Amino acid sequence: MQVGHGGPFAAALRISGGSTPRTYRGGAPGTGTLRTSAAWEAPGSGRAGSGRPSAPPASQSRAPTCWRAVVTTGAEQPEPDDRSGRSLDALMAERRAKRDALAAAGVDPYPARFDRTDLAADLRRRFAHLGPDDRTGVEVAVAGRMTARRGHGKLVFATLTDVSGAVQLLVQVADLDEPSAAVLEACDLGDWIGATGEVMTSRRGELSVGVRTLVLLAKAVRPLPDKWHGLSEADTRYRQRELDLLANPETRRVFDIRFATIAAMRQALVDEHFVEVETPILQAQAGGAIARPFVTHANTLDVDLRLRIAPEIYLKRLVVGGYERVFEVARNFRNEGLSTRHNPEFTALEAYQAFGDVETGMGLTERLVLAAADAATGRRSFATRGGDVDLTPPWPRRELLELLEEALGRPVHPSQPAGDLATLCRDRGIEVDDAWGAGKLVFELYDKVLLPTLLGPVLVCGFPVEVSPLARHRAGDPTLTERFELVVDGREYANGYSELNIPEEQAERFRFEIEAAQRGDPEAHPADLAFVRSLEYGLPPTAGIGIGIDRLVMLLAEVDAIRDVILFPMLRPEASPG
RNA sequence: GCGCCUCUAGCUCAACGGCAGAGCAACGGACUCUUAAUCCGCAGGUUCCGGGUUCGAAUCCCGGGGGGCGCACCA
Repeated sequence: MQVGHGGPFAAALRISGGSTPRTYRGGAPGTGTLRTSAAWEAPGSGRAGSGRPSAPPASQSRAPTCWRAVVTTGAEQPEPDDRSGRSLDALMAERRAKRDALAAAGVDPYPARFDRTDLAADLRRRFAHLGPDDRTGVEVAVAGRMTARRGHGKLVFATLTDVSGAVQLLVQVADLDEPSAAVLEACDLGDWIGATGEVMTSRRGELSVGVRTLVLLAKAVRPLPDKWHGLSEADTRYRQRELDLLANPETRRVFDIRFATIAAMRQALVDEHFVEVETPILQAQAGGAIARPFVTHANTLDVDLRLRIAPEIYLKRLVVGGYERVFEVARNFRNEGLSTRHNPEFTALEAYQAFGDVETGMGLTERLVLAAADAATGRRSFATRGGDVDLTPPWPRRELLELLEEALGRPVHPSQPAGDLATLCRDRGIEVDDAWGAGKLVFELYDKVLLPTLLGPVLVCGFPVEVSPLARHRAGDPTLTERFELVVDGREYANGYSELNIPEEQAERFRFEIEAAQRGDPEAHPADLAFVRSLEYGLPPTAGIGIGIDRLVMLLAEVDAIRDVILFPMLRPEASPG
């Protein structure tokens, strides 16, 4: 995998809020203003008379005035109540007590910054040549979470994990100054720590920082998942993704691929002189796709608004405005099913290129997906449920109607009587609606019969005009459009077409949709008169594409669930976090 | 929405009608070259919630809740 970290971080990456002054509600920082003991007491600290020490503190979200104030008021804090059936409380109380003991000894347990000099991965690269029991004389400062600890009496090994990877700390207790020794004593697995010392190797040859000073940067007062088994329960992994990320390297790998994918596609588009734009998410009318929208309300205007289901309409209006190449990495919202492959909010990349057509769009799609695969994984072959998929270009381009004929054993065409096609659908076990026209029926045959059998990658071209209200019709066949879909493993990954830019024809298409809606078709595209007006100013011939980012990442990361590629997937709200 | 599965210590998992257990983490101790460190000791439980059956329920039944997987809708 080539999702390297470290390079961009090379030198003086600093953690901490740095120059941003912290303003705590309720008092100036550092003044020592005493809040009452209610300020920030530990749950389970046995508040007198409360009887239910595990109740979450009502004021938890309020930051303390200052650390020392809390320590002094909380002198009685660490006693872990009666210990009956309160083991999490006890574990947390122990960790808080260690933190407080440090504070009492004059060590700030929440220092404002730490100046790191090197990342673990950089050290590994730089000192890869060292043999066992070597010394370098090079002093470094490293920081991260302590993820393992192996004590040997006066000698302690610890594993420090930062954004780039892990490096070992080798601590000879005798070499530490007093504050550092106190930190070593007080720190637990999961704590953020910083260490300074000499780069060296152990007798076994493990690259280490021979620690001279050790500081606590932030205490993990809540115990972390098992260092070996990690976190497995899906519910917890999705609800507390941060925990999943810090406990499960595989999760990190998947999201590295996701963000490298998006970055690579952005870069490829910028290299081709596309401009990244932002269009409204709150819209009076959600268009550009067929889907049920979420509805919300704007108080000031006293109007209901919809969350966008696709950015398409606005992006084309920008092309009218003279942005000849635009794209948006768009979060779309569809008030529909939740499944292994569907999250109500998902990410799509849409790009529009003036003076191009459907061929232009297919080429662009191919380049973008390739750029993503190369940058995020360095591979072009991926395992899917249907088998291994090889993304090496050029991808086959096939006519939808030809493929359908092969699959069905007889030719079909949207000019045929709808009744015949409906019968064909029913023969194949497809439920049909009497209101559907021939084009929709052909599309259903494609969607239900053909699509699942295509491993791909394949660019399927020529979709019925009836299911493509925004696409240009094909010259010589007004029942079809210049539209393609990219199919991989029986699923649609991308969709694009020569944009319909004839205002009267677009208006006519919308009228057809209105009629469909009046017939009770819930899938009709809403008519967008502002868009027609925009086309009347002139949309140049334009290629448009949309790529489903979540699905693409699923392919590249070889995972089966969309929830595994969305950091915080939609879940039922948690009843009472804690 | 329907069907199937699942929920036990902070984490990972046993126990499947008969005393709720282990590993990791924690806690006390030993240890100057480990890397899932090791060793000795100790502690930790509303078995998701509510009801029922039973001499006895984590276990069986009913209801509820969270989650997962299929199906349906969809990208």
